Amino acid sequence: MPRSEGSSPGRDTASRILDVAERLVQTRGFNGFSYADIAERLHITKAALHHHFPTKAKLGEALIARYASRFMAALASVDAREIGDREKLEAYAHLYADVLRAKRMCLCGMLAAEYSTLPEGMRRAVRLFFDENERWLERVLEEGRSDGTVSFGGPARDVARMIISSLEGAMLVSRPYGDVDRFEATAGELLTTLSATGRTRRRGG
Amino acid sequence: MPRSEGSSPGRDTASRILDVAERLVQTRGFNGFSYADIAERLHITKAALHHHFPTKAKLGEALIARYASRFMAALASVDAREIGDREKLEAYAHLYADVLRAKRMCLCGMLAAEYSTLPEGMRRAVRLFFDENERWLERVLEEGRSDGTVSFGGPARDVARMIISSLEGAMLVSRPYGDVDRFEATAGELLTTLSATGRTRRRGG
DNA sequence: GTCTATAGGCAGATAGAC
DNA sequence: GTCTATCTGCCTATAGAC
Repeated sequence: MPRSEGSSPGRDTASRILDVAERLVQTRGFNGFSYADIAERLHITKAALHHHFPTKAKLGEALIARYASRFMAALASVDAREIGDREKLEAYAHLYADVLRAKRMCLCGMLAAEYSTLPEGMRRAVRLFFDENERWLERVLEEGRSDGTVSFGGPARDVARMIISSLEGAMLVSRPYGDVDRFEATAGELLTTLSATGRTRRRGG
Repeated sequence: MPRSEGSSPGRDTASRILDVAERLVQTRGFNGFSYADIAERLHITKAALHHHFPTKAKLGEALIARYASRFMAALASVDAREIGDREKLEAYAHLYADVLRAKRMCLCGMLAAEYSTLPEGMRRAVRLFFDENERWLERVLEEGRSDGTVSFGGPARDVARMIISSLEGAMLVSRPYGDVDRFEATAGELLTTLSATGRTRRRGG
């Protein structure tokens, strides 16, 4: 899961700013927090923030870049495990569940909602995040179809997009209920439909 | 589809305010617009707005109440048509597609993203919207399972939640790409998995 | 029901001392 | 790299005339 967190005193200021800003965007949205909010939590002044990130737009771009690179690193580490493609899809869903458990929305899902208010640099970065996710899923789906562990009809690209959409949507709708089980059930339904070695249903809630 | 739109001169001021505010929330978010934005578009002053909706929170509550009642009316009119349950699910997805075609996000999907910044009255109304959608879908799914036109495993409630999540997520992710086809493909994948009279795949994109 | 005027506060951002 | 001080502009909201 892409995180390190915590304003831990051993990290440099820029990183701690990104940690706090990331949490704020994921919980309140990019238009839902201010430099004053970050400054207060870190006990520094707004002017100091502007030294590290001259504009809010630059801060936003740095936020997405770090988030995306951590997320892709997490996907690479899923690939490194010697597991089947069906299990890789489950691991993918788990990444989302971990974010939700931290009471956060996916950073780029949140920014997708606010998309029309974002500066162009942030917009590009958001699209790139989804494109990279799509490519990873498409590859896993194709591989899974080849070796018979995953079953689906239609283009792998469309299924990849459906997986991203469903997981993003499940996070979105679960948050008002503060209910991770709601997300898990939805993710479970989704994965069940992709399971070739049928009916591996598991429900905890 | 729940809309009437357009600041048409024949409607009263409160309705025209709601029309404009609704579009702003659905495109920019509740934290992404101001009374000044509405006033400018309607050529009235901010003070006049406060006469109709004393606070932004009250405006927000009125917005959700109207949106939800229109949406439920649209669902009632789907029920009124003499069509099968599979077709009702398709009609449900079409409601979302219509919103997206107007280059908007679902009002309550947008507010779900901003949920933690909303006053309590708006929060309640957002949850109520999703609860009502869930109930309608659950009923259609149960009926469809009874008469064999819809097939799914697991509780109807979980499937209902997956449908809502997937459609909300598909809207969310499609908007950065300005691409309704992306939504249609995802919705198509979703409905295919629920189709009992198998393989009725249709793709235009 | 709409207006002018304005309050009081917070937004993002900058200048310049240390 | 952090501070104090400040700018300009926008925010939600109100008072009171017409």
